[in-house]
Amino acid sequence: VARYGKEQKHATRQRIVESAGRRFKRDGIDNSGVAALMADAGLTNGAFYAHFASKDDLVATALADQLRAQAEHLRALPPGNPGLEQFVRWYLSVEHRDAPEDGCPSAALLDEIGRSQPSIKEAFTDGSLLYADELAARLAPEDPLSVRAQVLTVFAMMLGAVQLSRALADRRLADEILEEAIESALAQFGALNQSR
Amino acid sequence: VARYGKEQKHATRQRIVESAGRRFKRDGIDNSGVAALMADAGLTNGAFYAHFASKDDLVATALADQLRAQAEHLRALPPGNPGLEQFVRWYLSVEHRDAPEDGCPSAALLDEIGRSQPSIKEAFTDGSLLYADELAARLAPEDPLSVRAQVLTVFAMMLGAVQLSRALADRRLADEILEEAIESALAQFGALNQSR
DNA sequence: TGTACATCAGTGAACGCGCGTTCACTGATGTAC
DNA sequence: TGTACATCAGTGAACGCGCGTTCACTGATGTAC
Repeated sequence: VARYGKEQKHATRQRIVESAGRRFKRDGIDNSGVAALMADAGLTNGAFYAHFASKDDLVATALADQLRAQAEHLRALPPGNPGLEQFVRWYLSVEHRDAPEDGCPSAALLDEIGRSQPSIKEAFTDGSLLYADELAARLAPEDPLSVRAQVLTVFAMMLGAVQLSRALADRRLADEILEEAIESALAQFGALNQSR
Repeated sequence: VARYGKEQKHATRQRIVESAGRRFKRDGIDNSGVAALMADAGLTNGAFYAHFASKDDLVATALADQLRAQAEHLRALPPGNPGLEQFVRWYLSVEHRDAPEDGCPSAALLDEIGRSQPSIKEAFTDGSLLYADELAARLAPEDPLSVRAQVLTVFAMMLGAVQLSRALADRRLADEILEEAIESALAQFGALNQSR
């Protein structure tokens, strides 16, 4: 409504970024209009361009923010294997599957990101590596880069399992896949851990 | 342009279903408008409703058609392990990653399907089980149902790896994930095969 | 310290555009006689 | 066999609507004097 200091504007921008991240994950990027995104933050559509150059700019920013937050969340878990197991069990939980708006942006939006313009893919790539290297550091603290691709492959399984569990109309089978995926992820991370 | 026999109408419908399947996988469901879908089939938008009740009706039909075709393609591969390995190597190939329009609908559209209405999820579920049971039959011919969830979990890894490989801006890392996923899929299918 | 002014985040209407769907119409066909 | 007619797949314009983006305007603020 008015002009405040720089901190106020930055706080408003961050509010938009965070509520947009939630809506994108719930409804998809294409299904989230600028007017709805701004309404979520208690604003009207016109103010959008005082904060972002375009919708794609917000998409890239929100994606980076979500992945950074998730990497931080991961860093806050207990060190070593217990934290890793806690992460796997949360990621592949029924709760995470049923609340995409609070969950992993990759599980919610990965195929839409794959069809996006380069700037969005780059934001996603940078954020994902932050995230993956946090996992890699728990498995091979002295050389995280050596297990990066393996970690990403196990992560691909986890994300695919969540997507599949969300898309299947058969609830029992959907739950079974999550359980199977927990077992598989723990086994694969365990094997990586052993061979370091 | 005119009235032909019932076969003609069915052929036209099938032409729409197939070209729509390709466009959905390339551009996403939301980004594929009815007018563009009909133009792909050499028709104009108005004729659409002579063949389908709604766009969602076409989405469900195209999804079912794609998954059925993929299951048939799978059935045509050499029996047993060699065919399975061929499938894994095709699915996780650079060619499949770079040509989503010719590839697996799950890898291209899974998170969009997860946000769709029940009728679309049901079509996807039925088609996926057809597909998964074809894989399961190669691993446990006497009791395919016993390995269904495990097969779907390995499949989730494969589909997640393709999506991740499409979304990453780092080409080298994207390729590395595909290779890692081939190794992992073959190992996991091998383990399933051994324990039957 | 009090007043005049420049700033600019936010408003809300409007822009052209493409969406899914409807509809009056066309005209080649298969059918009835 | 030849002619009149009913059928209906396909046409293309139009419907209301929401999209991303632009823009003239507002008004509370921080700043200059």
